[in-house]
Amino acid sequence: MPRRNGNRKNNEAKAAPASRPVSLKELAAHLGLSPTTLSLVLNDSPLARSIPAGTQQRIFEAAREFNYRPHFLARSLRAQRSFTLGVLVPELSDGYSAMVVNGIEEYLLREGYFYFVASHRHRRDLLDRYPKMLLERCVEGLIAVDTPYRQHLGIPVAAVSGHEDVPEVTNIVLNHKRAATLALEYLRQHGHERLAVIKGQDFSSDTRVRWEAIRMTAKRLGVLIHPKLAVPLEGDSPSPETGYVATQQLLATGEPFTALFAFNDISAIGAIRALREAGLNVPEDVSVVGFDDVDSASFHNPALTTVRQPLREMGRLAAETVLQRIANGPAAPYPELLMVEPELIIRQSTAKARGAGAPTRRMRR
Amino acid sequence: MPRRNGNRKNNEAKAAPASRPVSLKELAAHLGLSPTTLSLVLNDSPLARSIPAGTQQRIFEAAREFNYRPHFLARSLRAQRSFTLGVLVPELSDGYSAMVVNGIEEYLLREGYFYFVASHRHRRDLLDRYPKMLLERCVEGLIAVDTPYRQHLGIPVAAVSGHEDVPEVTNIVLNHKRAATLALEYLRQHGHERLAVIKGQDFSSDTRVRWEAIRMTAKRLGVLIHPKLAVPLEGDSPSPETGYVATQQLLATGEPFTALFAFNDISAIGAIRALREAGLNVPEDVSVVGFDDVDSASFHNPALTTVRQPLREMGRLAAETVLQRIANGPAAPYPELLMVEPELIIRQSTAKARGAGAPTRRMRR
DNA sequence: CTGAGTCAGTAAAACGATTTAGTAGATGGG
DNA sequence: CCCATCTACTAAATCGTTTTACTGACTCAG
Repeated sequence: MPRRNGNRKNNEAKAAPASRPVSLKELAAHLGLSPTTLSLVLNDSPLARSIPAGTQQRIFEAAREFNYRPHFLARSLRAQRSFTLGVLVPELSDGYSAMVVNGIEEYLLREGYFYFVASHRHRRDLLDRYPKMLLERCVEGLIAVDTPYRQHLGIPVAAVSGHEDVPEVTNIVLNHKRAATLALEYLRQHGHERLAVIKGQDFSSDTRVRWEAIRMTAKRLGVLIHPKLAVPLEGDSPSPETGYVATQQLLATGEPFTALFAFNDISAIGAIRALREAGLNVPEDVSVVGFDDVDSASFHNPALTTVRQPLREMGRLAAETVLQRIANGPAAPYPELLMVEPELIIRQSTAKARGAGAPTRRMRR
Repeated sequence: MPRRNGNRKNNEAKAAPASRPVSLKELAAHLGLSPTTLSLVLNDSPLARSIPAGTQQRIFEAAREFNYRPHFLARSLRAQRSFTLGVLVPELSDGYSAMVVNGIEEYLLREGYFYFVASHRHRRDLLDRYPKMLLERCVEGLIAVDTPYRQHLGIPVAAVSGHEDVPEVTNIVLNHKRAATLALEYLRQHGHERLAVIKGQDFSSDTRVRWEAIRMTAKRLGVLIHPKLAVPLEGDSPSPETGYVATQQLLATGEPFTALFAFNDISAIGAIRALREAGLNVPEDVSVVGFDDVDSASFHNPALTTVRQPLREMGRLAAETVLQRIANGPAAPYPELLMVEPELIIRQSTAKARGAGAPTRRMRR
């Protein structure tokens, strides 16, 4: 219950009282010209070439003087353009979405666009309704971040980490094969032969693709993933708790492993806690690799070795693609898939596997 | 450089081709009625009482059948309402802003509002331009999150962690006196008498107020803060690096301290790293208290003791206040200040001071 | 039978721009 | 001197609603 301290009457305001903005009509009346003329001149229309320089001067000066700004809604209505995009995220504060949105914003604002954010928190009803609400708000395009999207709205859509083959959607994905290769080759080279994997929740768009890539790559490189040593995250909390629980499950199987590949950095952090509580040191006993490289990955102790996704870049790319598609018109062809490359960031949560070939330390239950 | 895989012609789309939405005029023509009638009925205007139930039925059914949605821009233009707010943040992905925006969004979307986000990254020019751009976009109000705001735009503004006395702004602040008391009483009770403090950067709105509160409270409680043991964060990176550097400065003074109060959780994390590198254990040798309670505070190892700000709640409160002020009209009085209460979250980064009264361990350089 | 009051709507203005299609007057070529 | 062209503009339509101010046909009381 917030405390209230002191009210103020608005009319005490001392600064200039921000008078109602002037309309084109008023400005025209003031100059003794028609709104048409002003519009032509101010928008530098080719038809304005017949207006003498003197008149143009007068118009520009008056516009400056009265601080004329075209009314955005009026202009949008007329032009049938809103210069606005919608951005769908699961949750803004999950470390992942915020980074992507950052990249989106940087590009959009530079191009004169703004965007609406809507967080669906994986709720079915919101996943259905928000895209429609955004469309009603006349957004010219949509960016879905780590969000399953299966509608057909008739506007350009980019899906960051989208993998579904939906018409009108450009999927922007990480090269997961390469990601798996980077991580597993590194682990293999450091003597790790038995790997445990924490898969993502079903609702995460990357879950299936990433697991597939890891499975194939492990087979190719001769890294063993015992069937019991691949467990999914459960629940939709964006906290390390889920990784903690998953890791306890892994330990409970009794199957040996020297390295753990977590679905993301947050679950990797939970995993490290679970390992430590079980009396295992990271990285001496078990190496842990995260995914994403969110800010807290480098802050953590030990700092996380992780597969970096260029999240900001993916956001930028999504924004760029959608604007490009808007400019090209709905009939133009568009890319179905854009792929970005991961990078392995080696920090302190990974090390050589204990003893080359020596029997893996039995896990405590 | 992203790879492009496969283009698709849009006309292959198999789903219903999302035909252009119908306008009121078209719907009216189809029913053989005037747009006025439809508008009255669909908006449940009191004037629609004279329209017989049968006609109303027909109208509702046709609206359903043709999936009629009033054009948002047209309606906004007419009503001079945009149902949109602007939100100014320093940076979305700093752990703090995203939480506040979360609270803002939850409230706004429930009330039928959307919002534009703009991140100024502490750049002077953007700080000046973004509010104006938002105003041009016809936002009905503004929320500034941890952002110095000194303009006068003629719309309701709420400043989360704002402390400046600017007309038309409602400041939403934490009870800093209480925050300092919670942290320092706790430390005092655990035998800490010599405190080091990491102050915020100049651009952070809370910096001055928080430091003032800590200084006064320390004096009141008999906790010593040696003048050399209060250093500010430098640079605008939102990473623990800044706290790391600040802590090195603190250690370099040679002055003894058993506890460190950091400006926020991120800098506390950097501080812990610096302490550890200097051969000091946390919490055994030095207790560290953070501020904010962002997600990574609880993930960290050791988990951070910290002063929690109810960030989500502050966002909600900001949104609520602005909508309320919009509803009340510009002439109505409004609160200048709303205060929320902090909470001390005790985790593993704090403990009893080493030895009751025993000389503090000399810091290694 | 008249006037007032309902009923069931409609026409037109407004919101604030942009755009299309003119027009009145000056200039100029033949 | 006549027609065409150019100059410097403007009227009106349009975008899709909402709102204000009507209207014509009935009904009913007196």
